[in-house]
Amino acid sequence: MLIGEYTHSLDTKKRLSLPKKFRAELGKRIVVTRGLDNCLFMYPMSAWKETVTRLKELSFAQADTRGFNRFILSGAVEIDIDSVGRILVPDFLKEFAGLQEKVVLAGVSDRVEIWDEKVWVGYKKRIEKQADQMAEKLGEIGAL
Amino acid sequence: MLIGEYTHSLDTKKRLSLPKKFRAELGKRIVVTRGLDNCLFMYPMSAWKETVTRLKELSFAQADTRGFNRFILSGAVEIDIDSVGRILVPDFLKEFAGLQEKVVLAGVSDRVEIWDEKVWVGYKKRIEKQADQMAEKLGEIGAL
DNA sequence: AAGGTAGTGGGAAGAAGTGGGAATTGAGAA
DNA sequence: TTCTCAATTCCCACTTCTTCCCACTACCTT
Repeated sequence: MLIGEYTHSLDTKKRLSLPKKFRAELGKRIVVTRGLDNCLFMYPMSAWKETVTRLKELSFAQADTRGFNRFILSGAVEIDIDSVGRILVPDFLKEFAGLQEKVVLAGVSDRVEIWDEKVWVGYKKRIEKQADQMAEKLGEIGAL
Repeated sequence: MLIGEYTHSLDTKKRLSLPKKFRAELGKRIVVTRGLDNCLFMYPMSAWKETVTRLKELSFAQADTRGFNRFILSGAVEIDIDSVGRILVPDFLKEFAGLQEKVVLAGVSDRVEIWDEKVWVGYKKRIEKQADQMAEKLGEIGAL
């Protein structure tokens, strides 16, 4: 179970340390891809393979499916974790997520999300404002 | 699994380096053909044969299918990879895809797509704007 | 306080990508 | 046929980026 939030730094060589707590579950080799809301998704190989299997079931003739496949697949990279637990973030992913020096790694159950710190802080603020209202709603439906 | 995005340059002799990460899977000899959305498709020989098989299975009688087959098959060329991992792009394919100096190679599972960089950037922008619909699709296939 | 560990940084060797010249091939003209 | 010119192929060399390795610092634990 990947949970918790860690702030690490992306060095000048585009290397990013993974939190020790994530390493066991992620394994020796991971997949990073474009995510939603301007962040990156990081999967253990096993979770990634399941995603690809499902993608292949989609038709290749339809334009929106082609775009979808391109978005996910061309945006994905298999990355080895180095001897001290770091990955190398490819340029196009770094750019996509707008990563600066400070980067947030957030565990979200079966994947880890990679955010630029400033983007993350802004996003969290927006979410937290909605949290109270959300809690009320959840309370109303008896979920809490 | 061919995935990831790489920007290389097409030199004055129309030579194009293939990313190191693709070479093992592509083998010594590949097939390049006209693709969809103004790019070229590049297949390892094995994947190409499968693609041809699938095309043959499409209804033979329909005029639009015949046209599609001609489009794909007549534009196909077998190309050897040279000693340093480059291919030679034939004029008619270069022209078809509007390739300038900067070229993007995008892995999409079983094939590599070859795009002119500017066209790719434009296409990607359009696709990324549709991220919300993407999210729904991701949900449908259980990727999220 | 000392030892260990996680995260960070940098130097050096090697590899990948790129460019250009030389050799070879092929077509066309004399 | 033979010569010439152009185009393709092969090979070598340069440059930049990546990768590997080692070292440092800060923090946590004992």
